[in-house]
Amino acid sequence: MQNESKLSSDTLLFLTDDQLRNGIEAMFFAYQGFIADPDHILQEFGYGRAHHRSIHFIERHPGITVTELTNILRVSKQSLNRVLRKLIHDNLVEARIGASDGRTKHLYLTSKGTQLEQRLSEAQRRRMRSAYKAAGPEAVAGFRKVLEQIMDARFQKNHSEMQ
Amino acid sequence: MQNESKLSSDTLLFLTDDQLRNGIEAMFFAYQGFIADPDHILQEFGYGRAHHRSIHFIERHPGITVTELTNILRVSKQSLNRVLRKLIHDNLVEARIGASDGRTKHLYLTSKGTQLEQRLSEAQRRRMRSAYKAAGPEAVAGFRKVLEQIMDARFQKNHSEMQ
DNA sequence: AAGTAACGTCAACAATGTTGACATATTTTT
DNA sequence: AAAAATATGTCAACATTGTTGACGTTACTT
Repeated sequence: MQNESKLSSDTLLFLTDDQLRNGIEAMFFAYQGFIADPDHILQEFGYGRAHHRSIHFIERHPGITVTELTNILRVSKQSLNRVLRKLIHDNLVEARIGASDGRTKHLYLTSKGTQLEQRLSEAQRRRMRSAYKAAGPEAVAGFRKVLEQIMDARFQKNHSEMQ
Repeated sequence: MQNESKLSSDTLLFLTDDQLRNGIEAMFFAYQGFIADPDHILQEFGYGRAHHRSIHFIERHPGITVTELTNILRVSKQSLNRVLRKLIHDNLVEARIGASDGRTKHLYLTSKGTQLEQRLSEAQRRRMRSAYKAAGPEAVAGFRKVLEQIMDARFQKNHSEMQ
């Protein structure tokens, strides 16, 4: 009985408003750290986070169209257009007009774009790798599990198929 | 021997570049979801994320000074000033001049500010609560553990003492 | 008391979000 | 096949939120 009460208390403990608020803050600070390293690199080149996001997802989905990319990033096509224009102008991204649909453009990283992507990704991976190592495999499994739940359902699992 | 190899493989598996990239993407999508609900509420009132962040931390640290808040949010005092000016004008925040140091201003939520904070926090907590429930207590422990590692060291633990 | 530093404000500008108007290509309807 | 409707992407104008520089006020140092 005492055991049961203890168990119930434990399983509910992390659902108090204060614990939830701590989790919210942890998420905020972790995200700050998560973007800090790429931000420094981007500054060197005169790019911002928006450029990083585009570069990241073009690397992950070569040939992705502009509209598909706006659906992933949740920004307007006009906002994305401004970012892509610069990346294309600087020869980090190549846009090929769709063969079957002439309205669309398919996006690819150039070798120069791949190079920057590698550098940004490596910085971000280094921090994640170090965090994972310090926290241990079980913590990482839990981390991923909770992240999957926090994101909107249509992005859960199979990130490669999201749209 | 085989066991050892298996173990080694398991503990290293989550450190492959591809696994790390998946973690990075999960973090990105989770953060998207994390801010989605408050964003909708804020829009109703004509506020943005910057206002939410200020309101959140003023609630957590009543009497916090402007400079302290810039250190938490990692933005310039000028940027924060613009946001605070509106919150003060709209009577969500009260700024009291420091008793011992007349240069500083100490920030407090008004009842109107507390009301909005509650609404924003409740929306965000609802999502976290639901994610925590679905993932389970052990996953939550791991989640928090990894988040602590990702954030910059000076924000780790004791979020109430950060500066 | 004088000089230096810290805190906060105002102005100007940059990055990135929004919506509206539009040209072009595709698809649907007739 | 022609006309209408829809989808894609671009340009322009504007809002939010980041930056730096200049400055007034208050506090601290010497």
